[in-house]
Amino acid sequence: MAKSVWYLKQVDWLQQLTADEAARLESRAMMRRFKKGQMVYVPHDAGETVLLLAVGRIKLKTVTPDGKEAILAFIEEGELFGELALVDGSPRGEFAEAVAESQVIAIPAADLGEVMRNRPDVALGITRLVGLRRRRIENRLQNILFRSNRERVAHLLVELLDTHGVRNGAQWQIGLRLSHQDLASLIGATRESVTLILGQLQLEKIIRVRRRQLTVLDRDRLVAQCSGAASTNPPPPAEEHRAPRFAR
Amino acid sequence: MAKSVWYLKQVDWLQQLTADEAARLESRAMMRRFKKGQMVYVPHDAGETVLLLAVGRIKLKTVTPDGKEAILAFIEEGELFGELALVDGSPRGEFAEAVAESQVIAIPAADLGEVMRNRPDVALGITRLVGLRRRRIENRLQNILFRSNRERVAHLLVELLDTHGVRNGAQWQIGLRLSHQDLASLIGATRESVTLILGQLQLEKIIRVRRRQLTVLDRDRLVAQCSGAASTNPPPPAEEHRAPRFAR
DNA sequence: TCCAAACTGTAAGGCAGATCACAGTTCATA
DNA sequence: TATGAACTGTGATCTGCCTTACAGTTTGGA
Repeated sequence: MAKSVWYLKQVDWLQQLTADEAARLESRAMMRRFKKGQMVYVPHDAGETVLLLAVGRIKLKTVTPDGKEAILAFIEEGELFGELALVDGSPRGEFAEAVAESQVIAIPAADLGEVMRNRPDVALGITRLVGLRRRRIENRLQNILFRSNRERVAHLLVELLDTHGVRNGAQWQIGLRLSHQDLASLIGATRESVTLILGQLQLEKIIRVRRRQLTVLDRDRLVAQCSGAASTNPPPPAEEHRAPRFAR
Repeated sequence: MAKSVWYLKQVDWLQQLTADEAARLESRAMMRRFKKGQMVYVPHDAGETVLLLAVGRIKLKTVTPDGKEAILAFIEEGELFGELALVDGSPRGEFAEAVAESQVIAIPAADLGEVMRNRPDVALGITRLVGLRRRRIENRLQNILFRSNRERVAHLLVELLDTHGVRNGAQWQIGLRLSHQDLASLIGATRESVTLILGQLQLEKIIRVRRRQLTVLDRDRLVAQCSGAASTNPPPPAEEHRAPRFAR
């Protein structure tokens, strides 16, 4: 299985493993293919492995009782997912669905934990990964609470531009082919509302919509639509309550 | 400053440090008191320290342009916060406000990173902390998207019962004195809506509301109000798409 | 290359929840 | 222990967005 060793090497913080360590991990890892629409795992599955996406694309989602799906994240090639198995042995909390033909490597959490114990730099890499993902999701949470659908859409587009932006001639476009329904599932709105808002933004020459291809024409004005998204706020003055610096 | 060494020892994963290591960390750490209402940090502050709450209570929040606050979390004594400074050097993304007279210890991220590099078990402890907090927040996100205010309130109460539940004679009560406004800020609703819903739940004998003191009378029926919150869903059958197990 | 399935666009109508406006109650602290 | 500030309770009105319904368009697999 020299092939999956190769995949493991794709991931930067795993590159530093010695051939020995890599081979050891490799010998415990398992690989599987998934067709579009298949589930890699579902809620309540035992969470005993960490997954690495070698090829394809994965959607992490949950489903409400009335059948609406809420998208938590998209996983791209080379990314880890299901990594909370490292934290405790608790079961999966969401669905992981292949949205394209995919190949996934499953690494037993126990073995990866072993490596982490021996290689603090690897542990640090994982912490960083978990932390960055947490920051993203915190950011999403605050941009959903108390914001109108229009603000949510605008903010989502900015976020997608940051994470999946692709230069296309003069403009930037979003390198993810998302349906209006997908966008809606990311922000907790209906498909119709998203269609409407995208139409408006296009009329206002802020974006261009070509079927499942979104191009941002005027990033600045798009950001302005977010009306003070927390992440882009200017530093607040609020002197009154500012705390003095820490001191020994 | 033997006092703050003592505080450091409060935190389980720091207990394992040798006296030497603890003293080293201690020599770099700084302590400060905050009065109720003071900010420990605000967005765009440099994130170069990890904070440990020794005494008091801290509220992590953001503020929307029209002045509404969204509460991300409450931090209790002995808990870390602002720990994303470990991940990268990026600035704070939210407000940390003391909601009671508090004492906070600031540990330079660089020094704690040093310890993590030498002590994989400590690194693992931090990863676990970040991961657990991420799971909580993911859980909150999915229980806000597509759910009615009533469902949001019910789910929030269950969550608070889990994290801050206190036995009180026969019933369980929530060991946090929260105003209706606080609850609203946690779920993205208005204060009036929360008042209304709490009143209904009380009429239905599911909870008891005594000013800022909430008691859950019937946890099962409360959970039922969440109408299939993702975290409590029965395992879905969905055989069609179930993936076969991984294989070598 | 053809057809069904998936996706986009639009519009009328209804409703959950926001907004606004007070009045009464409890709490902190001077 | 008095008094203002913070909190709770309750209505009337307004509105953003969901719901429902359907027609047109694109796409991708047989």
